Amino acid sequence: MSENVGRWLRDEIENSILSNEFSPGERLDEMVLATRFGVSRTPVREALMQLDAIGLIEIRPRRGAIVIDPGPHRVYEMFEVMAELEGLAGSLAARRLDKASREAITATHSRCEQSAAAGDSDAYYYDNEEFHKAIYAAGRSEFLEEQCVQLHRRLRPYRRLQLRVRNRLSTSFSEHCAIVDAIFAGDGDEARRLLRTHVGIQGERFSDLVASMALR
Amino acid sequence: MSENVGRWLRDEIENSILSNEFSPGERLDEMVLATRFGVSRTPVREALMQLDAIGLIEIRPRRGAIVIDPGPHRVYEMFEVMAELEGLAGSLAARRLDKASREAITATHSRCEQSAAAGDSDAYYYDNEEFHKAIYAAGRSEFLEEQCVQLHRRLRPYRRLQLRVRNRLSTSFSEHCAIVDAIFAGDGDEARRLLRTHVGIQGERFSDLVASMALR
DNA sequence: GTCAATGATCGTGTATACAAGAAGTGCTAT
DNA sequence: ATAGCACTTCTTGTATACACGATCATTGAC
Repeated sequence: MSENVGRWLRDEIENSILSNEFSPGERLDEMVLATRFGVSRTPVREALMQLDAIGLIEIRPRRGAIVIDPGPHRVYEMFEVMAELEGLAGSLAARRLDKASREAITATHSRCEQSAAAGDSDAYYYDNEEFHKAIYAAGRSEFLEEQCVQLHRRLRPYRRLQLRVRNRLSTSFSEHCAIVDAIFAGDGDEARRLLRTHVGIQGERFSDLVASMALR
Repeated sequence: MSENVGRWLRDEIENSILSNEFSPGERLDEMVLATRFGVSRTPVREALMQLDAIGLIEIRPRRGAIVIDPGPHRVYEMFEVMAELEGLAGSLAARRLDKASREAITATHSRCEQSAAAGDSDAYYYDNEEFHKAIYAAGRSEFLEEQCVQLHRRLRPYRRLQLRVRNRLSTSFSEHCAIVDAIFAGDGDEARRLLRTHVGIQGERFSDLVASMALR
């Protein structure tokens, strides 16, 4: 809890939304949140305004804030953009790889290997996130990294669901291997192509997504 | 001025920043803004929180808000991402083109032709924006379109500066022609490639950008 | 003369009060 | 009994008040 209550609340509420504690469509009552966090309405409102600006909630004038429900189609579109950005990050990473980034990628990659081998989808979920973040960082573009991290956050719940589908764990890891090879070989185009297909949703995986979203 | 003062102020201040009325690094005093717009500090603060969330300003606790100065390198990174997103939009547009989008692209494209022929860089600046927006819309991905429009807004001042450089006007328009051809031919990969190089900044154009940014 | 410390002033952060609009409920009339 | 209208209540939107922290200036000491 930083010295800034408004920002703290923003993160707190954002996490609650992304972890599905507040379901899409749910109404966020300012007073309820204020008493729940033991503060007044002012910082709560500031947090809500920020979440509205980011696009996580929608504030309708005089009618309160509701959690936005992206819906399957929009989630698909978000993955499409994510795939493109990750592709760019990968291609930059291949071109600009330095020792530190190489080690970070190697470390997170081997952690993925362990959790994939153990079949621990929750552990893999976390390690996978660190792996992707290592690639964002290796691209050496602060702005791109920020965009990737932000979008990754918003897609987090869906990525999690996806990992539970079929034998996605081992498939995912073998794709990681190819991606690492391409980046370490300095093959930017190949890294871009592999990351795009790794992150993107194509063919039957879209119906998997819709199905897993319906489960909630 | 919608019924919501906070949102109105956000747009107002955002425009002031993007049109360089508030210079990067400048401090935004809440009370000054409040009296200037004839409201109290509350909606001003809400507007500032939102601009902070978007990334246009930075609010340092107890030290006020300052307009963020991206700096040449970060602007370059933003163009890099913009190029990637526009490339995706173009490739989707080529695949999903329908009659209405085709007409919108044709219309904005011919307006660009006129202002380019007239050598009117201000007119071309506006027509160019509409042309690019027509492509975003033709991609039929709401999320991508929003991301493109938002990033385009933030890069607007720099795009404008770029048009003043050398004979960029005619070069830009001839690139537009090739892009339109590729999209209308349904060649997504070519449209993507062309848009990426059209929007991106490579080689000597980076030094042009830095030089034009220093002019301000 | 310069540097540091302390106090004053200004601006931000949070709370609370007040106003205005929207939604829900109850009553009446058909 | 149902539909429409009015009233009440609840929630949001804006203003204002108060407190705490940061910055700046002034004074004193080395």
